[in-house]
Amino acid sequence: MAQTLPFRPVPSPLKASCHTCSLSNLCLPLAIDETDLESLEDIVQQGRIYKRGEHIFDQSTPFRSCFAVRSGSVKTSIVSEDGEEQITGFFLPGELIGLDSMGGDYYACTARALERTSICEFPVQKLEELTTRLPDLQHHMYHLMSQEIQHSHQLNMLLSKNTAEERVAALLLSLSSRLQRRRLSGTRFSLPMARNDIANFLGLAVETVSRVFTRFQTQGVIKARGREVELLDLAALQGVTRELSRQVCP
Amino acid sequence: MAQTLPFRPVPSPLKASCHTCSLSNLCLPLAIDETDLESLEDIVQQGRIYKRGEHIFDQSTPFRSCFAVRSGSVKTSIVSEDGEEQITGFFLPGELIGLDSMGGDYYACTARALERTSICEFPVQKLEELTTRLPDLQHHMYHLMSQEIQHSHQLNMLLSKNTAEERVAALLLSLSSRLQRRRLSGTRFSLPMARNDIANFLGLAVETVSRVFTRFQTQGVIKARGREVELLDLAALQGVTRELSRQVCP
DNA sequence: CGTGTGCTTGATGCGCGTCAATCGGTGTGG
DNA sequence: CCACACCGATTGACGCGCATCAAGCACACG
Repeated sequence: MAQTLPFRPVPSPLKASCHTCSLSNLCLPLAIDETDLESLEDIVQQGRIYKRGEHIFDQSTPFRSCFAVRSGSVKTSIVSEDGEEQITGFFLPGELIGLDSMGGDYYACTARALERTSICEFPVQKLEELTTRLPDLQHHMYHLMSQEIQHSHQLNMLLSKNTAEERVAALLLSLSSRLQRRRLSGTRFSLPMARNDIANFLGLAVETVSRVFTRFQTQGVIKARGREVELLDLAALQGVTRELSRQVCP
Repeated sequence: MAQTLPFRPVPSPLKASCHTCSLSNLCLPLAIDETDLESLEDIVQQGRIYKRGEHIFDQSTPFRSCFAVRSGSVKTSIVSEDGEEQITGFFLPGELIGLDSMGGDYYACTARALERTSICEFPVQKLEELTTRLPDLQHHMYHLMSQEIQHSHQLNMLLSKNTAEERVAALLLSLSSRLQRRRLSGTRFSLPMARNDIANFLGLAVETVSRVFTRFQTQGVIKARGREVELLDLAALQGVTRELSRQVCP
């Protein structure tokens, strides 16, 4: 089972191991070179496990850390005064959570694990110190945050101009391409979120999402059984969304 | 007319004068103290004038600078492949443009002056250098960018859950509070943008925006003649949007 | 085996987009 | 200085897409 590994002094179990993490080319490490990676490992707290549905933080938690998904998945949401919830993002392995809270005193949203999920933690105080010392890392932080702004703007366009079918297609394609980045199948995967979450995120009713799924299925564009989906005709899906194939979500 | 000023050596005309700018408590200077302000003044290029409708940058412009509105107003927008335009923000004096492009090679949107507008320019290369030296300024940049993410998320919620009336009310209240920050009237002002822009931004048809305006007017909630508006009943407007009184826009 | 929860399917109604016409203000040319 | 054209804003009539309400269905769990 255990495959042979190159001889590297085994890090102490609580010390980070970004070096050996398969996500290092997606996550923060990608911004910095080998020698500086140790600085990052010094501040990261590695791989705590959250159970399905468990809170990682919410809007009343003082903002102390950003988080990176290592395995599993997370949804973030905000709630308005009248109790309406709006899901603001789904996060897959290698993606960073908490950028919308940088510089604030409390988290700007609530984050919750969608399934059994492992998460690394970056204390912001140390992270900010580190980014003053490593200009490349600072640049990368700016880049990540600006991308989150762009994705949200793309989502705004999706919500204000596109039909239910276009929205669902865009989400499926976004998930597909994000899985492919990790060398996973982009055509056959399991949705981490419920129909309810999809509907909330896309500004639709659950029933509408369900109808779109069955319509796509009868058209032979996808095959879906519960959360298992297979994208049979990517071109058709991309045709539905004339644009924003992959840049719609975080 | 000219009021007596404290004797301060007059800065050379092209050298920045954040010191004397009335917006210094809204703009970047608010993050740093008196002594460091000179560093910021060294890199800023002050107050170029743009005519109504003039481009400040667009999506094919290499990203070199962030901009701060000094007077007037600006709209930013993105266009999808099929040519659909989506306005992503309206910017008033003291607000920073280009945060969605930080870390990229090109601007992520197009910016255009809505009226005769004066704009200060911050070259990003120098700005990034400066933020590594001034941790408070770096922190402030993170803060501004995270706020832009939050505002966009709020807008997502507005677009996916709220009616036309709620959206228009939210925009009016947002403008109102942003004007008040500058000690201007929050109840009587002139809209910098056309109905068309409002509609586009809020994901509505122009006709719908127009109808909402007249409906509000017959209810005695506002008074509007063209772009001149007066908010007669703030409480009623806030009642329409049960939430997000001021945080909906940049 | 019953209960709950998430998903699907059908019937109905409403909000808002669309199309079309008119109005008002502004700029232009005779 | 007026007549015309043009553009943004308004108002009305109509239809469609999706929300809503209401049942059924599938699967997991105690």
